[in-house]
Amino acid sequence: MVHDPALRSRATIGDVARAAGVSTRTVTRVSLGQPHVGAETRRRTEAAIRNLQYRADSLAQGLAWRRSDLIGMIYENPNPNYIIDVQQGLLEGLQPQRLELVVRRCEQADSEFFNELAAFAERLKLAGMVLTPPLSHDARIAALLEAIGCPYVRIAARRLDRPERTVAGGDRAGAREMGRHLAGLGHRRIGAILGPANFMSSGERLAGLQDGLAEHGVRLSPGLCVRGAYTFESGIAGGRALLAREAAPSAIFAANDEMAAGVLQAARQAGLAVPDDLTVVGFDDLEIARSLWPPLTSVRMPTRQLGRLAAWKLSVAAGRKPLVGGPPPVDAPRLVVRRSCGPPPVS
Amino acid sequence: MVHDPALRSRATIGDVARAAGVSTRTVTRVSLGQPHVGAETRRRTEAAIRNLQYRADSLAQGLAWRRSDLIGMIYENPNPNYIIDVQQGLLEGLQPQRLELVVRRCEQADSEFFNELAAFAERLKLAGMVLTPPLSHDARIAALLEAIGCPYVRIAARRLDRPERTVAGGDRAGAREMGRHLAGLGHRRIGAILGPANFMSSGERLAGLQDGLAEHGVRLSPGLCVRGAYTFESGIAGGRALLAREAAPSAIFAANDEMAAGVLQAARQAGLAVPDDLTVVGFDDLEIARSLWPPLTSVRMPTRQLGRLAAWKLSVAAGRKPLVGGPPPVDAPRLVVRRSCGPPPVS
DNA sequence: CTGAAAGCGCTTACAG
DNA sequence: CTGAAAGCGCTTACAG
Repeated sequence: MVHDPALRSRATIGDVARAAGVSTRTVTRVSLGQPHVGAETRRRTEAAIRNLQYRADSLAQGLAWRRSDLIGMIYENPNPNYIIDVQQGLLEGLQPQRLELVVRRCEQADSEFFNELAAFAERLKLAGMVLTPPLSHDARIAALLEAIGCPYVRIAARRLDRPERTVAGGDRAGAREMGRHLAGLGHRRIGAILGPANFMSSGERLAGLQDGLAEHGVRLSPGLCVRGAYTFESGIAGGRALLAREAAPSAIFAANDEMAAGVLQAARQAGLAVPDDLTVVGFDDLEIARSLWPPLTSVRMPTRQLGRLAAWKLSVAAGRKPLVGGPPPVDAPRLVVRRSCGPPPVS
Repeated sequence: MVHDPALRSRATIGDVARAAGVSTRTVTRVSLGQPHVGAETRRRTEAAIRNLQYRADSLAQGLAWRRSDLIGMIYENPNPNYIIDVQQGLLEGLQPQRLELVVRRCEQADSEFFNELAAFAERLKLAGMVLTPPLSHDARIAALLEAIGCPYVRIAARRLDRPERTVAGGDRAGAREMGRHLAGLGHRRIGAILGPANFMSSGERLAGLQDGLAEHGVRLSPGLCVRGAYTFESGIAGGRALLAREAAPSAIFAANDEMAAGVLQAARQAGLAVPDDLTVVGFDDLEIARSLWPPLTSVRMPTRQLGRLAAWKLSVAAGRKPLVGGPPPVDAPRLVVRRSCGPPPVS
């Protein structure tokens, strides 16, 4: 590979040292904000840094520190809206700390998965890693990262690791509200379309729904529970299946908005009006919930805030001094009532 | 910062050299696939690499090469679905080449924008950068990257740089098909909701629409053209505005699906049935186009493939030997007809 | 075909 | 308060 002089980044620490008439050791002290520098020396050095627009080379720094300023995020998730939301939150939290985000899509089924993951973290000397569902649920991944000394944060529906390593959304509490709401509207025969079995959120949302219904003495009949895949298509299929039951439900809880959109289609194809003939509700409250017709009652999850909190925890783990006070806030899940639900038909 | 021995990545090049009884120079030759290594020496070295699970440290390599194996992607785009689609394509193209993707959200309005961008590329010694709309349209960004010697690829609606630096979607051709289709259905009064002025795609889609209509002798009346923001809300607003016209259009072309979803809502609120009273069409053919009711006629854009092609061009720029033959294919935009359009009402 | 040595741009004990 | 020197883990002219 030819050395192209144009590629050379502006000024090195040596240039600054020369310009300021100090040693590189002193430049490091100043640029890293370390103590023990004379006022006049500091002034001269700072001036040189400014004039030469010096910025420490991230690679060299990483090599010396045995740690890069890179945070990895891995995902294997069917829902792009969820991923982008987490990612935005991460970026918001990471960029002020001068940490960069490197993303990677994984296939856990891949035989090389664990080797690849280790290589990813080690080759890049990652300062930390964010695990999103469903990868975050896998204890083996956490164990691997622990073993190679890579700090991580698991984003999940429920706390499942030490506090500094988990960020949880409170799915169960959110679903509980939804259960209360449905029961409160008078629904007694309620259908549910779950997410994939390997998603913790699916189980939590089901449990929460049952909690909320139980407060009103309502039970979810097992025959009205079908498994979905968190996708639009699986929502259509699940909706059709439930509506074909002899005693069809008067309300359908889809474990996410995508599937609820599918249920809406299934209802339409079955000639049912929503909410007059059938109540449909979703979960997550992504943009799609507002775009559909009728607009979907859903539960707003603080996905982005979870990303921001994960970034904060990782900053701490990476030894960054937080710019703000404490950890950023995470709102509790919140029921958002829209036009897709009403009382059961009188029939 | 304390040196934690657990953080040390497994084997260094020195470990391998010692184990194989060769110099580090030879290990480099073997691990990089360079020539001039004796068969026996190569065998021994390869064995050592395998046994020690040696993988060259990415940071040290980058420092020596004055180039990391990191590709940057910057975006400032209101549409997460678009971004995630590009990103997926990039990852698919980059990962086999052992290039990593580091993403960054920018605010071009920020006074530090250009400095931050330069710092991003220089500090990380980026092997390349992907520019997405609307940042890709800005010639100053391209000039900056050129100046600091960072290879880049601009993703846009139309070729606007040297071929190896552009990837274009052919928006105009796609919109042309849509224009033909609408005119073919018999529509004569056609409304259009454009994207933001700083998006090249907006202008291209408008031009294409006009092309297609013109083939049927139809002209877009200027009074029926309103500016949107590529968002759902702006689609509602645009739809309302158009439907409030004295001579309202019989068909509305929204320059993306998000806005078309908004038009659907506006139509509903105005008591209009789609497609019986009003035809609504979108652009991009993202998942939302299928989820809506009625499902949206749209134009499928090869967004993901553009990402893959951008990754390929950047791999070439980074000096990687392509694993496959030539550049990956990019399909032409394709009209996807669904239930949201029909002939104009007879009235 | 193979290797000793210098260099990439930083940081950190260790002295003074 | 300040600096000379070694080290982080790689690669590449340059010799032989």
